[in-house]
Amino acid sequence: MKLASEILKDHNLRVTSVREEVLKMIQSSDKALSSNDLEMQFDHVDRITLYRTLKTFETKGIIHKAVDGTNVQKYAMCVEGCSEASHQHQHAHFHCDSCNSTFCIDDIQIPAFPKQSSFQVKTIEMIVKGTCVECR
Amino acid sequence: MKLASEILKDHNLRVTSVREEVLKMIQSSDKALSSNDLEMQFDHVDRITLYRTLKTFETKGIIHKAVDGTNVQKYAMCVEGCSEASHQHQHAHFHCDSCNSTFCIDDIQIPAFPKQSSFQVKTIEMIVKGTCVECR
DNA sequence: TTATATTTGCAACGCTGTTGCAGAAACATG
DNA sequence: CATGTTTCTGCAACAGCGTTGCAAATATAA
Repeated sequence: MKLASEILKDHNLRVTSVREEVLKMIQSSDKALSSNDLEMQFDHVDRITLYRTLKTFETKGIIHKAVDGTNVQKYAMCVEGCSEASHQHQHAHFHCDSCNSTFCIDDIQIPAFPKQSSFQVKTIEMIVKGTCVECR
Repeated sequence: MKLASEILKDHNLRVTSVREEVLKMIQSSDKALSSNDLEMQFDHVDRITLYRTLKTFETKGIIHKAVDGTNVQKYAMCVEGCSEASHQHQHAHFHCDSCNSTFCIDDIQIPAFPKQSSFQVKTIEMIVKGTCVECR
């Protein structure tokens, strides 16, 4: 796994303690994390800084939003190949109704959208809901 | 289309003007509507009443949440067969990035989830994002 | 018409997320 | 290593969505 500080430098971001910590937390988590999830792991940090940090990382293609149908933004690491220009994701997200965790899942094929539709399609999100391993 | 007042009676809900109006608005809309969308169509109504009305309708199986990846709840009519006990939906939702509208779409097959997964699956949501007919 | 149960509107609140601004920190340069 | 410039952080204030408690108003059953 690439060093957090290296990732920051690669994207022309200044290496600060908040950014390094946030990035490490997201790297080492198997779940997508919200601003609040991160805040709870810090001793002291301004939540506004976290919102801005997450937005910056997302813009740079370091992390991506894990859409899970709740009204809270959660983020997970991007695969390599994502950039400021475009995100390369075609995976679904699993949301556990019980513990409210959200996971990226790769073993689901996201279907193609019928071409004849009247809609111009850019991306497709899939949210699988149910119970995770820990909660069964 | 069934009369709004009939639908309310069928679900043991009192027929009030707010409920009738809300239900008519949702029935006649091709888009999923938020509390705010509804409020703007009223002369005077308390937004809290709208939130409660929507929640009641959802619980009763009259309307369903149209998950669209934004942090705002939107609702559309349920198909017949939905009830307090269970909602019968297997359709995707289209969200237009340009006008922020959300539509129910029926011509997409939602894939089955692989059984061997460690997750216990209850429902699957699909969100298609892009540009709608009006916005192209 | 009246009594009861339900619904509505108001007030207050909590949570998520944003913007503006001043001080602090990172880092490039000499 | 000192300095100046750029960027980041933290504070304050705010906006929007949604919820809860309570009293007044309304729908319905009797």
